[in-house]
Amino acid sequence: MKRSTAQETLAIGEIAERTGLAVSAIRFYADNGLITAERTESGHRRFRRSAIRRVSFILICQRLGYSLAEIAEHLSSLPPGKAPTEAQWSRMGAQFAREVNERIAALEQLRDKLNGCIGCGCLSLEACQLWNAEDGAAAFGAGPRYLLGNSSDQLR
Amino acid sequence: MKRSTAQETLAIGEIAERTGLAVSAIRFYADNGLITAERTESGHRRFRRSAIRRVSFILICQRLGYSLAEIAEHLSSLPPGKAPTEAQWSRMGAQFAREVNERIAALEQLRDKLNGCIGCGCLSLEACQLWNAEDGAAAFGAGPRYLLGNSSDQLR
DNA sequence: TCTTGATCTCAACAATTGTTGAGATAGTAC
DNA sequence: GTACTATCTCAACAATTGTTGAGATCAAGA
Repeated sequence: MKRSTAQETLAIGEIAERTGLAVSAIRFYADNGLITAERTESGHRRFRRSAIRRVSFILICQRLGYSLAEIAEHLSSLPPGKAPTEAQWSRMGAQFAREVNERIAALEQLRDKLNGCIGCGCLSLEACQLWNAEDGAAAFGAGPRYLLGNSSDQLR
Repeated sequence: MKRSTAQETLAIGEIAERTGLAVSAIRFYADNGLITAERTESGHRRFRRSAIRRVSFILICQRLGYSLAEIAEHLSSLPPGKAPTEAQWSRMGAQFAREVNERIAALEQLRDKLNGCIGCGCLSLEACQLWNAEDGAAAFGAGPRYLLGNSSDQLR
Protein backbone atom coordinates (compact mmCIF):
# COMPACT_ATOMS: atom_id res chain seq x y z
CA MET A 1 0.00 0.00 0.00
CA LYS A 2 1.33 3.32 -1.03
CA ARG A 3 2.05 5.65 1.84
CA SER A 4 1.07 9.26 1.51
CA THR A 5 3.72 11.90 1.47
CA ALA A 6 3.35 15.53 2.47
CA GLN A 7 0.62 17.64 0.86
CA GLU A 8 -1.58 14.72 -0.06
CA THR A 9 -4.87 13.70 1.43
CA LEU A 10 -4.94 10.71 3.70
CA ALA A 11 -6.91 7.47 3.66
CA ILE A 12 -8.94 6.53 6.69
CA GLY A 13 -6.41 3.94 7.75
CA GLU A 14 -3.67 6.53 7.75
CA ILE A 15 -5.72 8.84 9.93
CA ALA A 16 -6.34 5.92 12.25
CA GLU A 17 -2.65 5.16 12.39
CA ARG A 18 -1.62 8.74 12.98
CA THR A 19 -4.14 9.29 15.77
CA GLY A 20 -3.96 5.87 17.35
CA LEU A 21 -7.68 5.32 16.97
CA ALA A 22 -9.51 2.47 15.27
CA VAL A 23 -10.71 2.91 11.73
CA SER A 24 -14.25 2.42 12.97
CA ALA A 25 -13.88 5.36 15.32
CA ILE A 26 -12.60 7.63 12.57
CA ARG A 27 -15.49 6.57 10.38
CA PHE A 28 -17.86 7.24 13.25
CA TYR A 29 -16.50 10.76 13.73
CA ALA A 30 -16.70 11.43 10.01
CA ASP A 31 -20.25 10.14 9.79
CA ASN A 32 -21.22 12.41 12.64
CA GLY A 33 -19.64 15.51 11.21
CA LEU A 34 -16.82 15.90 13.70
CA ILE A 35 -14.32 15.62 10.88
CA THR A 36 -14.82 16.04 7.18
CA ALA A 37 -13.72 13.88 4.29
CA GLU A 38 -13.94 14.18 0.56
CA ARG A 39 -14.65 11.09 -1.47
CA THR A 40 -12.79 9.55 -4.34
CA GLU A 41 -14.77 8.54 -7.39
CA SER A 42 -14.98 5.05 -6.01
CA GLY A 43 -16.31 6.28 -2.70
CA HIS A 44 -13.25 6.05 -0.47
CA ARG A 45 -12.86 8.83 2.06
CA ARG A 46 -9.88 11.15 1.72
CA PHE A 47 -8.94 13.31 4.67
CA ARG A 48 -6.88 16.46 4.79
CA ARG A 49 -4.03 16.62 7.22
CA SER A 50 -6.02 19.07 9.31
CA ALA A 51 -8.30 16.18 10.21
CA ILE A 52 -5.52 14.80 12.35
CA ARG A 53 -5.49 17.95 14.39
CA ARG A 54 -9.23 17.84 14.77
CA VAL A 55 -9.04 14.26 16.00
CA SER A 56 -6.35 15.28 18.46
CA PHE A 57 -8.64 17.97 19.74
CA ILE A 58 -11.47 15.48 20.07
CA LEU A 59 -9.31 13.14 22.11
CA ILE A 60 -8.16 15.86 24.44
CA CYS A 61 -11.69 17.09 24.98
CA GLN A 62 -12.97 13.60 25.65
CA ARG A 63 -10.28 13.12 28.19
CA LEU A 64 -11.59 16.19 29.95
CA GLY A 65 -15.09 14.81 30.03
CA TYR A 66 -16.70 16.59 27.13
CA SER A 67 -19.29 14.72 25.11
CA LEU A 68 -18.95 14.47 21.36
CA ALA A 69 -21.88 16.86 21.00
CA GLU A 70 -20.05 19.50 23.02
CA ILE A 71 -16.86 18.89 21.11
CA ALA A 72 -18.73 19.26 17.85
CA GLU A 73 -20.01 22.57 19.13
CA HIS A 74 -16.48 23.74 19.72
CA LEU A 75 -15.27 22.47 16.39
CA SER A 76 -18.14 24.12 14.55
CA SER A 77 -16.31 27.42 14.76
CA LEU A 78 -13.66 26.04 12.45
CA PRO A 79 -14.04 25.63 8.69
CA PRO A 80 -15.13 22.03 8.13
CA GLY A 81 -13.14 20.98 5.11
CA LYS A 82 -10.24 23.36 5.14
CA ALA A 83 -7.28 23.72 7.41
CA PRO A 84 -8.13 26.41 9.95
CA THR A 85 -6.07 29.53 10.08
CA GLU A 86 -3.79 30.17 12.97
CA ALA A 87 -6.14 32.83 14.25
CA GLN A 88 -9.06 30.43 14.19
CA TRP A 89 -7.21 27.77 16.12
CA SER A 90 -6.00 30.39 18.49
CA ARG A 91 -9.46 31.76 19.21
CA MET A 92 -10.77 28.32 19.84
CA GLY A 93 -7.81 27.41 21.97
CA ALA A 94 -8.32 30.49 24.10
CA GLN A 95 -11.98 29.71 24.64
CA PHE A 96 -11.02 26.18 25.50
CA ALA A 97 -8.40 27.36 27.97
CA ARG A 98 -11.04 29.41 29.74
CA GLU A 99 -13.21 26.36 30.14
CA VAL A 100 -10.33 24.33 31.44
CA ASN A 101 -9.72 27.03 34.00
CA GLU A 102 -13.32 26.81 35.10
CA ARG A 103 -13.01 23.08 35.54
CA ILE A 104 -9.87 23.53 37.57
CA ALA A 105 -11.59 26.06 39.77
CA ALA A 106 -14.52 23.72 40.37
CA LEU A 107 -12.17 20.92 41.31
CA GLU A 108 -10.19 23.18 43.63
CA GLN A 109 -13.37 24.23 45.35
CA LEU A 110 -14.33 20.62 45.83
CA ARG A 111 -10.86 19.73 47.07
CA ASP A 112 -10.91 22.55 49.59
CA LYS A 113 -14.25 21.44 50.94
CA LEU A 114 -12.95 17.91 51.15
CA ASN A 115 -9.82 18.98 52.95
CA GLY A 116 -11.85 21.06 55.31
CA CYS A 117 -14.11 18.15 56.12
CA ILE A 118 -11.25 15.74 56.60
CA GLY A 119 -9.32 18.20 58.68
CA CYS A 120 -12.15 18.89 61.05
CA GLY A 121 -13.22 15.28 61.27
CA CYS A 122 -16.77 16.25 60.44
CA LEU A 123 -17.28 13.70 57.71
CA SER A 124 -19.73 11.76 59.76
CA LEU A 125 -21.34 14.65 61.57
CA GLU A 126 -24.64 16.30 60.89
CA ALA A 127 -23.12 19.70 60.31
CA CYS A 128 -20.69 18.71 57.58
CA GLN A 129 -21.06 21.15 54.73
CA LEU A 130 -20.11 18.76 51.99
CA TRP A 131 -21.61 15.44 52.89
CA ASN A 132 -24.64 16.43 54.86
CA ALA A 133 -25.73 19.25 52.65
CA GLU A 134 -29.05 17.58 51.99
CA ASP A 135 -29.65 16.68 55.60
CA GLY A 136 -29.93 20.29 56.56
CA ALA A 137 -30.99 21.70 53.23
CA ALA A 138 -33.44 19.24 51.79
CA ALA A 139 -35.63 22.19 50.95
CA PHE A 140 -33.04 23.23 48.42
CA GLY A 141 -34.22 20.28 46.43
CA ALA A 142 -31.08 18.68 45.21
CA GLY A 143 -28.60 16.81 47.32
CA PRO A 144 -25.09 18.14 47.31
CA ARG A 145 -25.12 19.12 43.67
CA TYR A 146 -25.29 22.83 44.25
CA LEU A 147 -21.90 22.62 45.87
CA LEU A 148 -20.54 21.89 42.45
CA GLY A 149 -22.44 24.53 40.60
CA ASN A 150 -25.76 24.18 38.94
CA SER A 151 -24.76 24.17 35.32
CA SER A 152 -27.07 22.36 32.99
CA ASP A 153 -24.60 19.58 32.33
CA GLN A 154 -24.23 18.61 35.93
CA LEU A 155 -25.90 15.30 35.36
CA ARG A 156 -24.79 15.06 31.77
CA MET B 1 -47.90 9.54 53.46
CA LYS B 2 -46.19 9.52 56.78
CA ARG B 3 -42.91 11.40 56.81
CA SER B 4 -39.99 9.74 58.53
CA THR B 5 -38.49 11.33 61.57
CA ALA B 6 -34.97 10.91 62.87
CA GLN B 7 -33.65 7.38 63.51
CA GLU B 8 -36.04 5.67 61.16
CA THR B 9 -35.31 4.11 57.83
CA LEU B 10 -36.38 5.88 54.69
CA ALA B 11 -38.55 4.85 51.76
CA ILE B 12 -37.16 5.10 48.28
CA GLY B 13 -39.17 8.20 47.54
CA GLU B 14 -37.69 9.96 50.54
CA ILE B 15 -34.18 9.11 49.42
CA ALA B 16 -35.05 10.46 46.01
CA GLU B 17 -36.39 13.64 47.51
CA ARG B 18 -33.41 14.16 49.77
CA THR B 19 -30.89 13.61 47.03
CA GLY B 20 -32.77 15.26 44.20
CA LEU B 21 -32.60 12.15 42.07
CA ALA B 22 -35.43 10.23 40.42
CA VAL B 23 -36.81 7.19 42.17
CA SER B 24 -35.74 5.12 39.18
CA ALA B 25 -32.14 6.22 39.66
CA ILE B 26 -32.18 5.28 43.33
CA ARG B 27 -33.63 1.92 42.46
CA PHE B 28 -30.95 1.50 39.81
CA TYR B 29 -28.19 2.22 42.31
CA ALA B 30 -29.70 -0.15 44.83
CA ASP B 31 -30.09 -2.91 42.27
CA ASN B 32 -26.45 -2.49 41.32
CA GLY B 33 -25.14 -2.59 44.85
CA LEU B 34 -24.03 1.03 45.13
CA ILE B 35 -26.39 1.50 48.03
CA THR B 36 -28.03 -1.07 50.26
CA ALA B 37 -31.61 -1.43 51.32
CA GLU B 38 -33.45 -3.77 53.62
CA ARG B 39 -36.89 -4.92 52.65
CA THR B 40 -40.15 -4.76 54.51
CA GLU B 41 -42.25 -7.91 54.66
CA SER B 42 -44.21 -6.67 51.70
CA GLY B 43 -41.08 -6.08 49.68
CA HIS B 44 -40.63 -2.32 49.93
CA ARG B 45 -37.09 -1.07 50.21
CA ARG B 46 -36.08 0.71 53.41
CA PHE B 47 -32.88 2.74 53.40
CA ARG B 48 -30.76 3.89 56.29
CA ARG B 49 -29.87 7.52 56.51
CA SER B 50 -26.33 6.66 55.54
CA ALA B 51 -27.62 5.86 52.07
CA ILE B 52 -28.13 9.58 51.53
CA ARG B 53 -24.48 10.19 52.11
CA ARG B 54 -23.54 7.41 49.77
CA VAL B 55 -25.74 8.89 47.08
CA SER B 56 -24.14 12.27 47.66
CA PHE B 57 -20.78 10.67 47.18
CA ILE B 58 -21.95 9.01 43.99
CA LEU B 59 -23.14 12.34 42.60
CA ILE B 60 -19.90 14.09 43.40
CA CYS B 61 -17.86 11.32 41.83
CA GLN B 62 -19.98 11.30 38.71
CA ARG B 63 -19.50 15.00 38.40
CA LEU B 64 -15.78 14.36 38.35
CA GLY B 65 -16.09 11.83 35.58
CA TYR B 66 -15.94 8.59 37.49
CA SER B 67 -18.00 5.69 36.20
CA LEU B 68 -20.38 3.90 38.50
CA ALA B 69 -18.04 0.92 38.49
CA GLU B 70 -15.20 3.07 39.79
CA ILE B 71 -17.46 4.67 42.34
CA ALA B 72 -18.60 1.25 43.50
CA GLU B 73 -14.94 0.38 43.95
CA HIS B 74 -14.47 3.37 46.20
CA LEU B 75 -17.63 2.66 48.13
CA SER B 76 -16.71 -0.97 48.61
CA SER B 77 -14.37 0.03 51.40
CA LEU B 78 -17.36 1.06 53.47
CA PRO B 79 -19.69 -1.29 55.31
CA PRO B 80 -22.64 -1.83 52.97
CA GLY B 81 -25.61 -1.80 55.27
CA LYS B 82 -24.33 0.10 58.24
CA ALA B 83 -23.41 3.71 58.73
CA PRO B 84 -19.65 4.02 58.28
CA THR B 85 -17.47 5.23 61.08
CA GLU B 86 -15.87 8.61 60.98
CA ALA B 87 -12.50 7.00 60.40
CA GLN B 88 -13.81 5.07 57.43
CA TRP B 89 -15.29 8.12 55.81
CA SER B 90 -12.15 10.01 56.55
CA ARG B 91 -9.87 7.44 54.94
CA MET B 92 -11.98 7.33 51.86
CA GLY B 93 -12.24 11.08 51.73
CA ALA B 94 -8.47 11.41 51.91
CA GLN B 95 -7.99 8.95 49.08
CA PHE B 96 -10.58 10.85 47.13
CA ALA B 97 -8.84 14.16 47.78
CA ARG B 98 -5.62 12.72 46.40
CA GLU B 99 -7.34 11.75 43.20
CA VAL B 100 -8.94 15.15 42.86
CA ASN B 101 -5.49 16.67 43.19
CA GLU B 102 -4.20 14.45 40.42
CA ARG B 103 -7.01 15.56 38.16
CA ILE B 104 -6.29 19.17 38.94
CA ALA B 105 -2.63 18.67 38.15
CA ALA B 106 -3.47 17.06 34.81
CA LEU B 107 -5.75 19.93 33.90
CA GLU B 108 -3.17 22.49 34.92
CA GLN B 109 -0.60 20.79 32.77
CA LEU B 110 -2.96 20.89 29.84
CA ARG B 111 -3.83 24.51 30.48
CA ASP B 112 -0.17 25.47 30.59
CA LYS B 113 0.48 23.74 27.30
CA LEU B 114 -2.52 25.46 25.82
CA ASN B 115 -1.41 28.84 27.08
CA GLY B 116 2.05 28.23 25.74
CA CYS B 117 0.70 27.30 22.36
CA ILE B 118 -1.62 30.25 22.21
CA GLY B 119 1.03 32.61 23.41
CA CYS B 120 3.56 31.55 20.82
CA GLY B 121 0.99 31.31 18.04
CA CYS B 122 2.12 27.83 17.19
CA LEU B 123 -1.29 26.27 17.17
CA SER B 124 -1.17 25.76 13.46
CA LEU B 125 2.52 25.04 13.10
CA GLU B 126 4.23 21.74 12.64
CA ALA B 127 6.33 22.09 15.76
CA CYS B 128 3.52 22.66 18.21
CA GLN B 129 3.96 20.33 21.11
CA LEU B 130 0.32 19.93 21.92
CA TRP B 131 -1.52 19.82 18.63
CA ASN B 132 1.01 18.32 16.32
CA ALA B 133 2.28 15.66 18.63
CA GLU B 134 1.28 12.93 16.22
CA ASP B 135 2.70 14.66 13.18
CA GLY B 136 6.20 14.33 14.51
CA ALA B 137 5.71 11.31 16.70
CA ALA B 138 3.45 8.97 14.82
CA ALA B 139 5.80 6.19 15.80
CA PHE B 140 4.65 6.65 19.36
CA GLY B 141 1.45 5.09 18.21
CA ALA B 142 -1.20 7.17 19.84
CA GLY B 143 -2.06 10.69 18.85
CA PRO B 144 -1.73 13.32 21.53
CA ARG B 145 -2.94 11.07 24.29
CA TYR B 146 0.42 10.61 25.94
CA LEU B 147 0.44 14.29 26.73
CA LEU B 148 -2.32 13.56 29.16
CA GLY B 149 -0.80 10.51 30.68
CA ASN B 150 -1.25 6.94 29.64
CA SER B 151 -3.44 5.69 32.41
CA SER B 152 -5.73 2.86 31.54
CA ASP B 153 -8.83 5.00 31.63
CA GLN B 154 -7.61 7.46 29.07
CA LEU B 155 -10.35 6.52 26.68
CA ARG B 156 -12.75 5.50 29.42
C1' DT C 1 -63.57 0.95 54.37
C1' DC C 2 -62.32 3.34 50.48
C1' DT C 3 -59.41 5.82 47.77
C1' DT C 4 -55.29 7.59 46.31
C1' DG C 5 -50.52 7.82 45.98
C1' DA C 6 -46.29 5.08 46.62
C1' DT C 7 -43.99 1.08 45.64
C1' DC C 8 -43.05 -3.37 43.45
C1' DT C 9 -41.17 -6.25 39.22
C1' DC C 10 -40.01 -6.84 34.66
C1' DA C 11 -39.37 -5.52 30.00
C1' DA C 12 -38.63 -2.24 26.62
C1' DC C 13 -36.66 1.88 25.17
C1' DA C 14 -33.14 5.74 24.86
C1' DA C 15 -28.67 8.33 24.17
C1' DT C 16 -23.79 7.89 23.88
C1' DT C 17 -19.77 5.94 21.83
C1' DG C 18 -18.29 3.15 19.40
C1' DT C 19 -17.07 -2.31 17.63
C1' DT C 20 -17.97 -6.35 14.88
C1' DG C 21 -19.40 -8.88 11.01
C1' DA C 22 -21.18 -9.79 6.32
C1' DG C 23 -20.86 -9.13 1.75
C1' DA C 24 -19.12 -6.25 -1.92
C1' DT C 25 -15.74 -3.23 -4.24
C1' DA C 26 -11.21 -0.91 -4.77
C1' DG C 27 -6.42 -0.50 -5.04
C1' DT C 28 -1.70 -2.08 -4.74
C1' DA C 29 2.07 -5.52 -5.09
C1' DC C 30 4.03 -9.22 -7.43
C1' DG D 1 -3.60 -11.01 -14.25
C1' DT D 2 -3.88 -12.58 -9.54
C1' DA D 3 -3.74 -12.16 -4.80
C1' DC D 4 -4.03 -9.66 -0.81
C1' DT D 5 -5.18 -5.75 1.81
C1' DA D 6 -8.01 -1.66 2.46
C1' DT D 7 -12.16 0.33 2.10
C1' DC D 8 -17.15 0.62 1.44
C1' DT D 9 -22.22 0.18 3.44
C1' DC D 10 -25.44 -1.40 6.52
C1' DA D 11 -27.09 -3.83 10.43
C1' DA D 12 -26.46 -5.76 14.72
C1' DC D 13 -24.39 -5.78 19.04
C1' DA D 14 -22.25 -3.89 23.42
C1' DA D 15 -21.55 -1.21 27.85
C1' DT D 16 -23.14 2.59 30.52
C1' DT D 17 -26.70 5.01 32.85
C1' DG D 18 -30.64 5.36 33.49
C1' DT D 19 -36.23 6.34 32.08
C1' DT D 20 -40.83 4.80 30.91
C1' DG D 21 -44.70 1.94 30.99
C1' DA D 22 -47.75 -2.01 32.29
C1' DG D 23 -49.87 -4.38 35.62
C1' DA D 24 -50.04 -5.55 40.47
C1' DT D 25 -49.64 -4.64 45.40
C1' DC D 26 -49.14 -1.78 49.55
C1' DA D 27 -49.92 1.85 52.86
C1' DA D 28 -51.87 5.96 54.77
C1' DG D 29 -55.43 9.40 55.30
C1' DA D 30 -60.44 10.66 55.30
